[in-house]
Amino acid sequence: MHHNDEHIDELLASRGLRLTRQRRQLAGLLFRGGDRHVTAEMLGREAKLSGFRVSLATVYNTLHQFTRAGLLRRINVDPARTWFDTNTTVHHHFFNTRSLELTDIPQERVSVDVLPAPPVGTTIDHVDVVIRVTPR
Amino acid sequence: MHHNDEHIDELLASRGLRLTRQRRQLAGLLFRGGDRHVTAEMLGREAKLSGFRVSLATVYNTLHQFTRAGLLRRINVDPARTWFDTNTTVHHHFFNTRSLELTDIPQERVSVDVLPAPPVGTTIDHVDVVIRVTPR
DNA sequence: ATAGCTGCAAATGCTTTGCAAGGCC
DNA sequence: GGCCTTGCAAAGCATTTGCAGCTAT
Repeated sequence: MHHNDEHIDELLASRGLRLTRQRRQLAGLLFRGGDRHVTAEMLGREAKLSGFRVSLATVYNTLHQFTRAGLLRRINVDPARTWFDTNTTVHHHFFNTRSLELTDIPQERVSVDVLPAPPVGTTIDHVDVVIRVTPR
Repeated sequence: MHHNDEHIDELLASRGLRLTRQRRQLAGLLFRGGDRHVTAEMLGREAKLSGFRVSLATVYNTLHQFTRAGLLRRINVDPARTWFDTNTTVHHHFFNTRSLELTDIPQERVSVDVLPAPPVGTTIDHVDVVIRVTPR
């Protein structure tokens, strides 16, 4: 799944998002190709390094808008900050609790049998599997 | 697993924790019996309601000390705050993203086949399964 | 034109820290 | 007595918010 600049515009437009400079630039960084895991601070820093002018508040807003639009997935794994994943398909993660590195579990080798019924009045939204690892 | 006051003292002592008033009182609330999910703020409020004088800083310290001592387990599920679980055995959770309620998955009806090898140089520490639910 | 965005700074909320005073062993 | 613990207030951080000025459509 690789996106060049026109594809980025189509992608945003197809989700009903206005084509602002900041969204295009951030989307360019995020969806350039390959799966990415980012935090707001990381993406802001990367934007700055690329010569883009974006405020951190806008980075946060944009990450949330993209998430609402289904382009990103939030990952709650790290107590100190929120991660966003460009891979929105069903998959799971390794989280290195020492280095704070987040990596995908390759080739979906995790199967979960979800036999239990959810609490009354609720429906299952999403199943998250996080395998916490530490350096040997 | 029910703990009366003497048991609480034994429990703390057995983990090398000094028997201070605050630890005894907080442990009394936590390990009174039955599994509990608490946040620092909840436990502090509960302590206050029970007439105990404890600062929030001490509640935080105590929760971390108990966690290090293996009496509690941290749960990263809620981006806004850290939950602690008195059930330290292997089990998983439902998290209601609307009400922020955290409940155990009854009778361990979740099986995870962890086929994937962890990233090189790391070992698996813990597998967390969180099933996010929303009101129907 | 106008509804939606952006940027800044300030505010928020959870959590940690520094340090003096107090308590356990 | 000596080391660990507590409490308070202040600091720290990630994140959100208010709002004035812009901008895409």
